[in-house]
Amino acid sequence: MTVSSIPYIIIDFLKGLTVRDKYCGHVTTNDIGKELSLAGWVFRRRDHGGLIFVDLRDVTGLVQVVFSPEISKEAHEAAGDIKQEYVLRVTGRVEKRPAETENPNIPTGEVEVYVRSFEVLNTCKTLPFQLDDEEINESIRLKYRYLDMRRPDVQKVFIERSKASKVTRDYLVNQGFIEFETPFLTKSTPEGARDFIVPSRLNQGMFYALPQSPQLYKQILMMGGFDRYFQIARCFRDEDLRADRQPEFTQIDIEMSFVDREDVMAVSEGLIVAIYEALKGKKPPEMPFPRMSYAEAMEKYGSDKPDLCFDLPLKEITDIFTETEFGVFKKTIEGGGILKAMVLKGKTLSRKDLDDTVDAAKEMGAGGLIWMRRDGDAYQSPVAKFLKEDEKAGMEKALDFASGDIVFIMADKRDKVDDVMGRLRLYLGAKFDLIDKTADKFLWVVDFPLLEYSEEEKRYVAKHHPFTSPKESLRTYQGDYGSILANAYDLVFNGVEIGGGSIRNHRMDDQQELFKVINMKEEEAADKFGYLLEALEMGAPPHGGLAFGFDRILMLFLGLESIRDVIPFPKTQKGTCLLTGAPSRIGQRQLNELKIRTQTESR
RNA sequence: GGGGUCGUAGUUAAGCCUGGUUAUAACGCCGGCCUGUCACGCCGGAGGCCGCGAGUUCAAUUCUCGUCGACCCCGCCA
Repeated sequence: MTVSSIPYIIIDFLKGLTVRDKYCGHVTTNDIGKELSLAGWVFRRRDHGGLIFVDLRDVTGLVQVVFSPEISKEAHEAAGDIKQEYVLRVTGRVEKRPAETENPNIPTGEVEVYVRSFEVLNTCKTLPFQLDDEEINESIRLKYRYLDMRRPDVQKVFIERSKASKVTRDYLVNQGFIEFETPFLTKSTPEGARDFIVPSRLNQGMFYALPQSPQLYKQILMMGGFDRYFQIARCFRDEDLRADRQPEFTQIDIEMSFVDREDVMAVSEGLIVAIYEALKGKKPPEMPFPRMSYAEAMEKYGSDKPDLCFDLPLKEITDIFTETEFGVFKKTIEGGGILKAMVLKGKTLSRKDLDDTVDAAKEMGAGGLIWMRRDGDAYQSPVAKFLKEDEKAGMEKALDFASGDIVFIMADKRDKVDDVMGRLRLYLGAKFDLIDKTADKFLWVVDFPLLEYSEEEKRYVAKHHPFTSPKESLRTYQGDYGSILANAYDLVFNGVEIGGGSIRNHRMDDQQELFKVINMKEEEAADKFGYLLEALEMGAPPHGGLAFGFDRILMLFLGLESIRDVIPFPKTQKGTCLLTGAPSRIGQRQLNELKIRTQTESR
């Protein structure tokens, strides 16, 4: 652990305070000769018998304090009992360290404090883990999060988080945004993620829902005339967790009136650049952020959030094989399916690598995956014998398929091919080290479809959310609802979606039409969103916005691998808090008050 | 809901595949020594229901099944 790694300078806030005069990390050569009181935790103690050294640590860093019998016999004697993480207040004179005993590795390494007197403000039991051990199991770190947080590297993350919040507020307030707090106790909505539910005591049998996002409130604020809204908003979704997903998380939520897509994207991009600069100390490499249509992203990368840190595009080669004699290709094409290929250039793959890749594709849902290796004019492949000369020539031209390259081909329905090949692309990128880990690739993905057909529910559902406006009016639209585009946009960073938004429907008839198309009955729409529809009829301005995943942005910009690393008190994958033990059973009295009976009680 | 990895002193790991001795090491902890260390050093010591429960076996940390917990992924996450 590098104690000196906190770059965040806290100015001297301690003037006039009585317990201590300075932060530990702020003692400098300017203090030499001064008598100071310091307070902090005992990071390490080095007892030489005649002389005891203690590294005293606070949020700013550490300073060496010396207990010497020549300064105070009492203090030196009492210091024999000091242990790790005791909380001390020491008073003594700052001196320059004797020659040859400076420590150039810490900022305070030129000075030390000779303790005249000290008091133990608190003791500390034997620690469950050593604070300077970097390999500690995460569950123990989370159970003792307060100890984990004493580690400078962990403190640094939350200091950076605070900095990012401030940058966000400063930037948006300077752009005329007004900060709001919207309710946590809200109304359950049918679309989208599963809600966290809160029982209402005053209205028995009724439930609040915690907000999945402040979506409707922020739209209502636009209808309230506030013009530009933002909130650093906690959101709740009762879905399964992942490395980058927590049940409660924070969004930077933005909404603006009288804007089009370009206006929202411009403000948002400015905000992201500001946060990036604050955390990374430099501007993003590419500005303005490049853009790609959803259609192109799916076509070339099989993903709506393509990772551009490596190339490896997908190419459709259905045309080359229209006359093929290879059964699988032939059958696929006849059945309306397609072929897509990825060429891995200049990599030597073992037979095992190839087999592993095929297995990986199958696990991702492919029926199979064909590989071909070109050695000069010879083709090595399980399907080599079916290949015609013009097909080889066609691939070589279309794919730039050169000697030594390997091509992977998948044949299936378009959606399936895009999905599997898109994921296989990421697999190959990771497995064969194609990803430029130093690259920071922002990308706006635009022109999403408004709707997608849900096989499960046998109806169209909103791809973004059901308040998103289409690029052309649904009321006059004729034809396939699956192909109508939305005024929606996502911001992608290194293959991860960090934010998304849309221009909303601001007229009641448009919104009602959308509800109709997604098969929401009028009564249901009125029941769930009646207040919105009514508000839309009372002079709602055109408006739109977006939301960024604040935790996710921090995780990515700080180069961390888990969203839990940027959340002070995160939940485990099963949604529990190891520190507090939440969730827990509640007492019968509480249940009675709520008129709730649980099914698993008796056991 | 499904697939996978892991679980051994306080901590981090080894041992387990190939069952059998006192379960090993480092850090931490306890006691002693040490006036220039900063991952201080030296000497000595304590510390284990091998996650839990069944099964197989003469014998299980080791093999099998179940279960609990942590993590990763699929589904899910408008």
